[in-house]
Amino acid sequence: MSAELTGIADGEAAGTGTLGKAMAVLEAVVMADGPQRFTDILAKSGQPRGTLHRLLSHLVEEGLLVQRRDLSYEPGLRLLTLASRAWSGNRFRDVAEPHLRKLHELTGETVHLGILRETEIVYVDKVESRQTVRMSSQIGKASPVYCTGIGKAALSLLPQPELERLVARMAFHAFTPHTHRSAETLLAEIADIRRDGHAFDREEHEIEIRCVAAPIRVSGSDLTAGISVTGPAYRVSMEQLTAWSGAVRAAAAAIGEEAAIRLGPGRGGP
Amino acid sequence: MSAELTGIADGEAAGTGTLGKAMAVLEAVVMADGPQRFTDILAKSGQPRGTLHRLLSHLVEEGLLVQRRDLSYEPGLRLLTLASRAWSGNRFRDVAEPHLRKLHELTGETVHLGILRETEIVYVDKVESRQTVRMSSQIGKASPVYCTGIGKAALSLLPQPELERLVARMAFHAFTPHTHRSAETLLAEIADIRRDGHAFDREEHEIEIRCVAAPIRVSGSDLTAGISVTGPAYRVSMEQLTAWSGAVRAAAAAIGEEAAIRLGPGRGGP
DNA sequence: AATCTCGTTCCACATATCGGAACAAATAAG
DNA sequence: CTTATTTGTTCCGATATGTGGAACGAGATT
Repeated sequence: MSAELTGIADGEAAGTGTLGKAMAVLEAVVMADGPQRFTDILAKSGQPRGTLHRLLSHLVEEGLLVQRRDLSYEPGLRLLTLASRAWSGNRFRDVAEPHLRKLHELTGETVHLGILRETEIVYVDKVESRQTVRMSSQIGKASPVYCTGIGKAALSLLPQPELERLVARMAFHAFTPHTHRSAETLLAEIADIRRDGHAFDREEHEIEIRCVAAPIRVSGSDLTAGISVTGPAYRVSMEQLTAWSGAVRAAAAAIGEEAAIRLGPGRGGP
Repeated sequence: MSAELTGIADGEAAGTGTLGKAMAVLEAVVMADGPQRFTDILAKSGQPRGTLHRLLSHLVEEGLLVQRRDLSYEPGLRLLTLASRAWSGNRFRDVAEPHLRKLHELTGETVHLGILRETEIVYVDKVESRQTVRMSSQIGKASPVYCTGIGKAALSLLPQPELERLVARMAFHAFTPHTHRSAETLLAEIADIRRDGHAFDREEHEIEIRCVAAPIRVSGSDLTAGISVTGPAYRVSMEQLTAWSGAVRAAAAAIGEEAAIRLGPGRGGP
């Protein structure tokens, strides 16, 4: 989780000028688990005191952060408002939704839609069995590519150079005993995925959780995405997942084609 | 330094330095109804060409915007990720949720939780009858205070000077024939709301939609919020709403007290 | 009272931003 | 086919803007 500090090799994680710094500070606060005091942020961000203070002031003035009575900082409501528009105006999710639903009816398990961003998969929609009213808890959540079905599926669509560029930037964290630990094993599996057209998550991100995923390519757009059917290991065997793989691939293909048509004029992927 | 700039007469968001400009541009794109081309944004933002171009580049580099093949700009996924954290880490919503649910069970109608931000109400949670899986469509949505039950209820908690400062900045847009058109009528109703402890929306925002709302004050925090029970006019009469008002006030009070206790150590309202 | 920690403010300095203007590439018009 | 227009990108000197070390003061701690 603190692999971001590694800017060394890459050299450009440092943030684009002023805006980059502001966003880094914002992220430090938002990604933290509770209200952050000035000193907390000071340590995480590494910015000098004066600079950080002004940065925070600006973020508060913009409504991106809120300062509480005890002077600590929290995420501001403006983030929600911006994201709300970003999400509801997203045509790609709109196109995919009926397909997700169909897949859920077929399998009875949770279905995810995710989009590739850099070295992560961002979940954009979810259809689940027990309809918790919650904002699907995971919408907007970003998970590493190398340990998720959708992630590996999406990677399989990338041209090899691009793939290798991304893989080089990954820090393989072992979430479970089955998580990929090296670029080699990951790249090997990607080759298989290219052949099969679908990917599995064999309890690589969370123990007892499996999934089968298929990549989505939208011709004419450069967005790379994927869908998956996820379930607990005790209920869904690998055989079961394999049996579903055809339906998942078909749904992914359908979404890709439909999106290619309807994404032109309207608002497209994220 | 910005105290005098942000304070009084100016209704324009002058934009706090560089970050302010960047956010203004971001908002212009995000709030638009589709992908925005350079020229579109140029017109809306009023920034000079060179400046705008650099601003957009930075926003894209930060993942806040995405540039499509046809060079037009769209909201980026990073917004979703940030908001996801901002929402799920929000303790206030967490505290309120069971009360919303109870209110829903009692009334059978949709229940909203909203927080006051400047001159708008931002919806933070929602419990509705037909559990659409969707990210409650309205979470994060911002509506004007003067035409929503929660908005008017929240206003009723403000000290008079603060209230007048806000009212002075409102542009009364007539969404329906029943929408407040002037500060006078609004302020008059606020006085009533202070007396009654609850507010109604008499089809002021959307025709055929009514609600009863109560304000939430959290002692020790400076957040002002409210909850409401909303329903279609054909199903919920004003008498019905009045009958529910006691329960709504009670729920609001309970949320306020509980939040005051549990908001200290954890992450509070955004 | 003395010390420490934390947040805020100040100000000389440097640099990132600014924005007009030139440029290139499409698209439309003549 | 040539000329005009629109659209996006790049350049660069001037300067506004952000930078960050240091001083300040309010609370908490001893």
